[in-house]
Amino acid sequence: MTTTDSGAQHTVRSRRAASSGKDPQRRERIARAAITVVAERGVDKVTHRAVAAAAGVPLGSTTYHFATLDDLLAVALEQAAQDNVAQLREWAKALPAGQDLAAALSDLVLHFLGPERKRTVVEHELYVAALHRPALQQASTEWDAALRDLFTSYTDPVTGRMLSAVFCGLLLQGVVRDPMPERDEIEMIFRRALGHSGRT
Amino acid sequence: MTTTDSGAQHTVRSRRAASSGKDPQRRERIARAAITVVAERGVDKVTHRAVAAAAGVPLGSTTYHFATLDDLLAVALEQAAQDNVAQLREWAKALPAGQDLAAALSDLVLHFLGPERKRTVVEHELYVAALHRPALQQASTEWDAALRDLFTSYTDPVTGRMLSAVFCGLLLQGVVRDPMPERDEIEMIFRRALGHSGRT
DNA sequence: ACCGTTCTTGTACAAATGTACACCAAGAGG
DNA sequence: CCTCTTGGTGTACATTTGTACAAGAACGGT
Repeated sequence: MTTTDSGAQHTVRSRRAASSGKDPQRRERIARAAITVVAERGVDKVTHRAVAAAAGVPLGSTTYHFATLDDLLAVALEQAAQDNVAQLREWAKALPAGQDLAAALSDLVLHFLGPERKRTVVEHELYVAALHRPALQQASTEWDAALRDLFTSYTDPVTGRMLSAVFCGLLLQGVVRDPMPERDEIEMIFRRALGHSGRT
Repeated sequence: MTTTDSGAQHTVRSRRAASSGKDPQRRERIARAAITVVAERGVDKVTHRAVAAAAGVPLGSTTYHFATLDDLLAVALEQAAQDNVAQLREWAKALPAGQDLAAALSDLVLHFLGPERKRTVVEHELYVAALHRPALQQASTEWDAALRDLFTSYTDPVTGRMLSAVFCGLLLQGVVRDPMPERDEIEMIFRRALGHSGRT
């Protein structure tokens, strides 16, 4: 009765890879479990035990694959950042050439505040967690570098930076607010930022 | 030797109010100490003991004035938010009537990223901490409501919201980046957001 | 002077947590 | 078949943490 979690995990784990002693996906699965813990309970609730429970692995598994907790956090959040950037690049690739930029950006914001809200929450927790954890600063820097490059490639350097700031601000304000902001409001803001016409 | 901190605190505390048993500023001093702990070590390092050490009071004092840790965090961060809003209002009051808005906003951003960087860090830690702590959401909401009102009062509703998003985004990106952004870069961004002229 | 109220403090204790470590399991090489 | 290496697991233990609590100190009212 000392480790109450281990028992339940055993049941979950026995679903897959119960017979083989090797599981190359273990490490990644644990990292992803850490991300979900951040999304659901916050970055300060990321403990070896919480992550192990979320991943369906015993406690010893997390300490085996990640020497220290900071390693786990760094790898997990770096992965989250990469996922997010990849998602942004996909969005950019799927964007039609002559598309109304303000409308497209509004879609993107609503996408990140709605279906992908959890991922957005994780990204922002990572962002401020990096303020006091040097190991995470690189991932944060890479994130808004990717953001700037993306927006710059559709306009110009100054406008790109401006748009990334607007985007970042809208996301930050949007995740905290209870009701999601209206689509019209977002779009008007982007149109105003782009100079009343909304087209470049 | 059980509570190593208590001894040292005694020395610090005896500087002031050592004779009187009542100290009406105690509560506020503890709350402010919590803010400095957030600024210097992050919101997840806010413990009764860390705050007590920072405030120069014994451990029992923090548990007396704040029943639970969430109370302490809520009061402290609410106070930080109020300070920040008050600072914004002061800035607005001191702003000359016909001032170049883009230049003034750039000054404000640089002020928050430079001399007031710690306060900015605290504000953002509060902001994302509210994502998983309902007790803090009110303070966060009030913060960007004040921000919107402030900027709206100098322009119009849509532009005000847009500016608050830009402001928020620039601050967030600015606190994480190692070197502070250049003044020219900030100002150009604001001018571009305000429609190339930078004047309203 | 006495008492009750409020403030203050030192200490205690259970729960949670990071991490170490001693055992299993399975396959490779002989 | 034996063994050695590597992956995996359960448990133990010291530390940190939140919180409770008993005892003391100052002050106001009577």
